[in-house]
Amino acid sequence: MANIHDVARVAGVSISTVSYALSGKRSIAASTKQRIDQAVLELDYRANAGARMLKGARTQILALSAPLHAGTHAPAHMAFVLSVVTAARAYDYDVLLLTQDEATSGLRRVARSSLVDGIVLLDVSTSDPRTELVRELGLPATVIGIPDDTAGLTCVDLDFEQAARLAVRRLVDLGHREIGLIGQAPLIYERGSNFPPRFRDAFLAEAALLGATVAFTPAPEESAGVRAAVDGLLAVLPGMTGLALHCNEPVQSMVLELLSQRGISVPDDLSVISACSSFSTDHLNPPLDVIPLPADQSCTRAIELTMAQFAGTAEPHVELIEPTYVQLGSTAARTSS
Amino acid sequence: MANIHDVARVAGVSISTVSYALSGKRSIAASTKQRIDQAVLELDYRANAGARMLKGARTQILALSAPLHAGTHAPAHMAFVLSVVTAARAYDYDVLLLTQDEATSGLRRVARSSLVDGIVLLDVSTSDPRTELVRELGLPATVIGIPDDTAGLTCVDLDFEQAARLAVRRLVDLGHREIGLIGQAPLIYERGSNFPPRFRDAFLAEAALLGATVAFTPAPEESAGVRAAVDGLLAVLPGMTGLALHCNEPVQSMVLELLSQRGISVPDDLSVISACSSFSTDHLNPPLDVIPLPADQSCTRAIELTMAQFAGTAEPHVELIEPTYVQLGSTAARTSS
DNA sequence: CTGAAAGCGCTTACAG
DNA sequence: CTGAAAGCGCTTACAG
Repeated sequence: MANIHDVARVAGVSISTVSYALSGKRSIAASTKQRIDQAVLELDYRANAGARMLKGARTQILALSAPLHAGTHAPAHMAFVLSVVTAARAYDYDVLLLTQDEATSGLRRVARSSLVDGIVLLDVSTSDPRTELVRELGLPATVIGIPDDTAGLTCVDLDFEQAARLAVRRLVDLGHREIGLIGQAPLIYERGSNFPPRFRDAFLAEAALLGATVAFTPAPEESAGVRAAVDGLLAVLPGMTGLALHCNEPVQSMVLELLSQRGISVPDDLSVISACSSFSTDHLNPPLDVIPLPADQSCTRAIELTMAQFAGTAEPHVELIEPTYVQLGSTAARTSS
Repeated sequence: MANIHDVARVAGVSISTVSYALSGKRSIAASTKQRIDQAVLELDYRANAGARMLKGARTQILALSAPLHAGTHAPAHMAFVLSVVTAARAYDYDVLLLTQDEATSGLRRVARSSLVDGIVLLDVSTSDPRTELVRELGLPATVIGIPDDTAGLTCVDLDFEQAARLAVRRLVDLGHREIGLIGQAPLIYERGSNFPPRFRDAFLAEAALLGATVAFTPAPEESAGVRAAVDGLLAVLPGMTGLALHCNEPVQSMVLELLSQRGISVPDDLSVISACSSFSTDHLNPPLDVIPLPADQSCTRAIELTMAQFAGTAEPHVELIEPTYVQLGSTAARTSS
């Protein structure tokens, strides 16, 4: 592999000139620059990553701690992972992927060996050992999601509480007074995932505030469980005319199928909102009004905040992304029958 | 961050002794070793990754090129990514994740800058630009999947052809003579994904060889498309008593639902096999006989083969993983009604 | 506008 | 069993 000395020789300059020419950190005569570029091209030269790390103190690598918990919807998880990589590349950063078994120990390892300049945490639980570790390591880090104790942390996430309020208000504004919420699998609430309870609690609170009757049920993944959840909700709230779904794609699809089977028409009999969904609801039948969970926005912002920490221009804080409401025709005014 | 000099000072030895003590590359007096270990612990020392790369010529990092193509089932994709990371960690290797946009250019970048020691390619198409690049880079690399031209490459994958034959033979052995195959989304065949046609073609060939009547249909993701696929198959092959599913989890689930709706009982009226599935069929209704797609096996083997290339003990070759058949009661002998 | 040189933190012959 | 020293390939003051 060609090194900087080879380039310098071919271009007929010193290695420092090569280095400066490539980094642009000082002005170079046009003709010199041209010869260097030529040599670089000719030799297919790229600065050795190890040497750069050693000398530079910048590794241009970020650690992404992305444990895939049981019950987590893999496509959504994947969307976040890919978005982090894409966003990092825009700042010329590569991403080292840490999973399950190494979610914590791996972070310590890559941080202590100066393999990475910073850390991004995915899918944190309300009380997550990784947050403690991040505080201890003192490395720039950004958490996607909001743990219970955010002291000293930089966190970014969709404003799930606001999303819940948006959904409730939309339904109430349309005249609905009996409102249901179908949530994630019970497992997910039990293991302390951070956003499902945030959404649920804000949803219930806002409904109460606005004087609507509200019922919540989690929904397991299997079709029998979904059926039980839907029927349970209909039993508890026979007059339900508004429904929000905070669950994964297959479950939303099953819910719509079940409603159809029961002769419930959307939106004529029931207004339905897909809440905080990382997928397009276009191909659902019918397409659902949606408050998108913008993985790319959260991840882009997370990377920006990490870069700001490198630059020393950011203090630890929590940043919430404003949710938006997209109408696709699955909600309608309540018919006063 | 403590460096090797700090450790040497605290332990009262030279830095070379520290290095040898930690690498185990020469014998150290027990008492010396103990003082060094103590110092390492005290200072929470870890060898600087950049310095190791520079001096060692080993970076202990692998590049994973994992583009997520449209139509690829995200959970399956995720399973492979996670398995690669887990397998790599067993050899003390970290994984740098390269996605979509950088699937090719990123490989060149990290290889030329000596950031990685080797490469793993995921989800290769029949004719994939990344295989050409891998040949050019000359870095140890392993492909998961079988492209058309495997010359000079190390490839590993489930033996999809053999899996197809297993499925057909199972059905024929049970007396079924009219056999259907529901495949992946049309898109997937069109864009040249490598394994779906391998499975399909071997399935059709084996059925013909064994004298069974066979029909194939791809299946789009949406429920309408799945319904059309199922009904189309039933129309073409009214006497169908055996069926193999080579499609993703939601589609398999929908197919079973549709069969049930049409009064077709599994396995009494129809024997059904889930082929090359990366998920458990336990919770399907009914649970399906399955020929598993063992992501962990493929990935573990891919990493082993990459390590063997580092050791110089491996020549380029294609390695197929023997499929297994798991009975869960969804196939039965044909009733001669 | 350009160059000579120090030094980042290791590993590994070389020497004893 | 242990140490002094070279050198991996860069970046960046220092000097002109």
